[in-house]
Order: sequence, then structure tokens, then C-alpha cells
Amino acid sequence: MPSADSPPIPALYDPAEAMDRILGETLRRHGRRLTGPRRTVWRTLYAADEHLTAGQVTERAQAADPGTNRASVYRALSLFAELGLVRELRLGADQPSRWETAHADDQFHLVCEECGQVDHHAGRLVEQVRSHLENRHGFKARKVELHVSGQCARCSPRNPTDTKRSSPKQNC
Amino acid sequence: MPSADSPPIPALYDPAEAMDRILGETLRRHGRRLTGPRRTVWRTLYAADEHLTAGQVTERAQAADPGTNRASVYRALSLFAELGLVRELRLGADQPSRWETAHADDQFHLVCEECGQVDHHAGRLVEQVRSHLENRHGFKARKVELHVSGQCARCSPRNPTDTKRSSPKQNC
DNA sequence: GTGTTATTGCGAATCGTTCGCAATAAGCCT
DNA sequence: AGGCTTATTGCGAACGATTCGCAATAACAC
Repeated sequence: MPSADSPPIPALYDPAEAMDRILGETLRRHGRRLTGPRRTVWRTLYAADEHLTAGQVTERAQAADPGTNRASVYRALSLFAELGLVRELRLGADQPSRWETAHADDQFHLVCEECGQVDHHAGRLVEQVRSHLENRHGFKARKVELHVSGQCARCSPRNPTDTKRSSPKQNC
Repeated sequence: MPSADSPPIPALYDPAEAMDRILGETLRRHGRRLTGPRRTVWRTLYAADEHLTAGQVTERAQAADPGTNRASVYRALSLFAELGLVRELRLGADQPSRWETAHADDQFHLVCEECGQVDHHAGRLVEQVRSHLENRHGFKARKVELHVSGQCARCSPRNPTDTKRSSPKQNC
């Protein structure tokens, strides 16, 4: 997506900049301000390969921009969630919240208990659940959260094709 | 209350005592002991009409048996969960854990955002999810948690038959 | 009964998260 | 560009939920 205003021809499309723009626009649309800490948190979340805890976000944000404050990270995260930019998720009652950038249709998490991998599904299932509830039980679902834990295909004993390597965290 | 050892013919079947027995047997089977605090927590959970937080369990347990210790309540709850007697559940990232007695097949919670009512479903849905995951994605589900929030049938604007009373907490 | 050891009770400690408030800086208006 | 308003920050302290360490207690197997 080239610039929002009207630059002649952008030589290169910079996805990082595009994300920053989304953040700024969303904030402004809601009368909030685009600040340094917010940008740092946003970039941290986008650069992350996995779901981060608030603590991890803070660490990484501080690595990128020393002086980033813990409280500001928390405030940014919950503001983003409120604006629909990120999603807070609980993968276990004992664990702290984790955060991910929000895509409208992934509300479906498969957590592998062997390797820790978290898989996302944007499948039909969520829609099925929604309509089942509305039609059969008169319940209007706003938020559907489907958390499944078990063994993923690679870790399942049924599927011994992939030999497991020493560090299970990485192989599936 | 018929005696625990060898009553000729129990005149009345006492469900409370039956629950106590289940607790005792389960504990013993796992080499654990049936103690006062554990029994108190167990009864509290069984007497409750709703899902209690650990704090609420503590309060009520202390009302029934003053001197019941907070730490012991926590220890009892997590032991019970480990033994499959109760289930820990998170109804919101901001709220503390809530606890309920466990029935094998209800893993499906509908939380009404209007009235706070939590509905349980032991429906086919969970089984459907399980087999879908296993067949289509090779994922062996151990625990399936389906948390839905929205508006229950009574609170839904689509269904204005029940007039809402002043305190929404109580009417559906 | 007696002995072994799981369990309790207590307070302090930990963890994740939020709060209060003075200082700062974003972004709107000229 | 400069000023004004007020949202936001940074800091530390406060918070609520949960866990821990450890000596004293009490279940239950023999």
C-alpha cells in the first residue's frame, strides 16, 4: 500500500513503515497520540515470531529503546487491545497473559504440550460454533475462544516420521 | 447420616456423604490423606451455586470452619484439579481463576456479558472439534476449552419477551 | 498404640499488573 | 514557527492473587 497522501511514486514499499502508519492512523482516529513507547511496543509485537508476555515485550522494547517503561508497555498493550490492534490471550491458568497482533479471524489456538508450538486456525470451526449457538441456543456470540491443548501432528506418537531432535521447542 | 463402615441398610441416601466418600476414596487411591481443610473446601465447592474464586472459597470455608487457611485452600484446589476432581477456569484475563466441580464432559462455557450468567454445555460440539482436529490436522486434543462470551437468550435484544429487571445480574 | 510422613498454618516472598502524580511532549490552532 | 491543551510518560509504591519455607500437627498403615 503506497502512501496515504499522494507521493509521486514510492521507490520501495516498506512494510515496517506501513505498520507504523496503521498504528498512527488508528490512534489518531480515536483521539489518541502516537508516541515513542507506543511505536516501540508495536514494532516489538510485529517483529516477534511468537506470542510474548508483557514482560518479554518490555525486555525487547527496552533492548530496542532503553528507557522504555514497564508501565507504559502495559498501558500500550491494553490500549491496543481496546482498539482491536492486538489480542490478549491466556494459554494456561498458571501463565501470564500473552499478546499477539490481531487478525480478525484467528481465534482458534492449538497449543502443543510437547513442543510448546502454538498453531493458529482461522478455520470454519469458529463460524460453525457461532451459528450453532445462535440457532440452537439463542446465544449471540461476540467472542469465541477455542483453546485446545494436546499433541501436534509432529509430536504425536502416531506420526513417527519426523525424528525428534534434542530441543523439542524448535522442531514442530 | 448412615455410618461409613457397614450400615445394615442405609435408611436414607445422603448425597453430601456420598460426595465426601468420593473425595476420600480418590485421595486414598493416590496416596493422599483426607484432612479437615480438604473436606471443607470440597463441601464448599459442592454447595456453591456458581463458580467461585479461590478467595471466595476461602471466605466460605472459613465461615464453615474458622481457622481454615488460605494457603491450604489453594493447595487443596490445585490438588483436586490434579486428581481431576475440579476444574480451574479463566473467564477473563483480568479476573482471577474460578473453580468448579468437574464433570467429564462439560468443557464448554457460555458467559453472558449482560447478566454474568455462565452456562455449561456438554454438547456434541466438543466432540466434533476433537475429531475434526485429529482427522484433518493430526492434532491429538487432550483438553478442549471453548469459551464464548456474548448475550444469552434472555438478554438478547432479539428476544424481548422477558422484561429485564433492574438488577441484570439475577434475571438470566 | 506407635511411627512415618503428608499436611497444615503462619508469615514472608514472589509474580504480574495497576496506580498516583508531577514532568513531558503530541498535535491542534493560530 | 510558537503556544496551549491535555494525553501520555516515568517513576516508585501499591496491589491482588498465588506460592513458598519451615516448624508443628495429625492421618493412616502397621
